[in-house]
Amino acid sequence: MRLSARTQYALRAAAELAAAPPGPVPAEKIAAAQDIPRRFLDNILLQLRRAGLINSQRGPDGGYWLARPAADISLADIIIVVEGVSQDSERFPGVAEPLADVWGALRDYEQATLSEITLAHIASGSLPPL
Amino acid sequence: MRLSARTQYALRAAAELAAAPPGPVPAEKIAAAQDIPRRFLDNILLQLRRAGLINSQRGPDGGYWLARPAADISLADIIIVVEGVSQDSERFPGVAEPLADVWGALRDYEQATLSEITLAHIASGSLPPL
DNA sequence: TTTATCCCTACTTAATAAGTCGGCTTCGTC
DNA sequence: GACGAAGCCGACTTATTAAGTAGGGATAAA
Repeated sequence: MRLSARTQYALRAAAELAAAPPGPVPAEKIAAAQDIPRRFLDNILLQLRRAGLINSQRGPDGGYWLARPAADISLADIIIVVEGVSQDSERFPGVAEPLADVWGALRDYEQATLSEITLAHIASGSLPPL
Repeated sequence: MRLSARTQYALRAAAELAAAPPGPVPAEKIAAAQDIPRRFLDNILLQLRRAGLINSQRGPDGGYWLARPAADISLADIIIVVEGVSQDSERFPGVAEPLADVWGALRDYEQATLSEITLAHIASGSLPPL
């Protein structure tokens, strides 16, 4: 479950938006609250917007907000956007072949868990039973 | 669950030893069976030996073999040796704090699964229910 | 004494991640 | 319509890690 700093930042920024009162939140505020390098955050928010997860508004009193209710955005939704989809298909010759099943099972569990947890869970601090 | 090529190689090499008949297996044979760069494999086997997971014998008819029964060596045992122990402790300011619990839960599940599966499971091709 | 094998440190190269830069665009206010 | 507060955007640089290579040295059996 190794996540890049970029992905962690994306999740934390999204959590910040989920917890904010309705209305645009400026990137500057997110950066300060989550201690994320400002320019890097711009970059990440842009990616989330292009993916349709958040909306934005320019100009004074502009900022970002979630494009859907927090309960409708899962952690997996965000991770998939930032990490990109992985086309691995490692080779497992001969006797090592069952390893593929192990990785598959772990991946499935992880996927299921991350699809179940939403930004609403994070923002409210009450996670479903894991 | 991102594993480095090095770790994958280590697991595959160990699986090869687990499946081999008793007696030393030369690195060359492992490299061929699992399509692992020869010199790189040397390096990895050395690490496994220093960790006490495998034994070795030099000279003609030398090679490597498991230091313990295959049923007593879990995937986690190998992974911990090769990946090293991670001292991360990421920061999760404010509202993002529950994310730490999610990663913790996922890590625990993964750890439990990988500790349960042994080289004997891999070599025999019969995994415990996942 | 030759040959097959492991032992060991250090090095190089390739890939990816992390973060920075410069400047442009939009929009509300005065 | 000028100004300032914001977001938009591609390209660039730097740091870190992963992956693999090199060049020998040490052992042991025949």
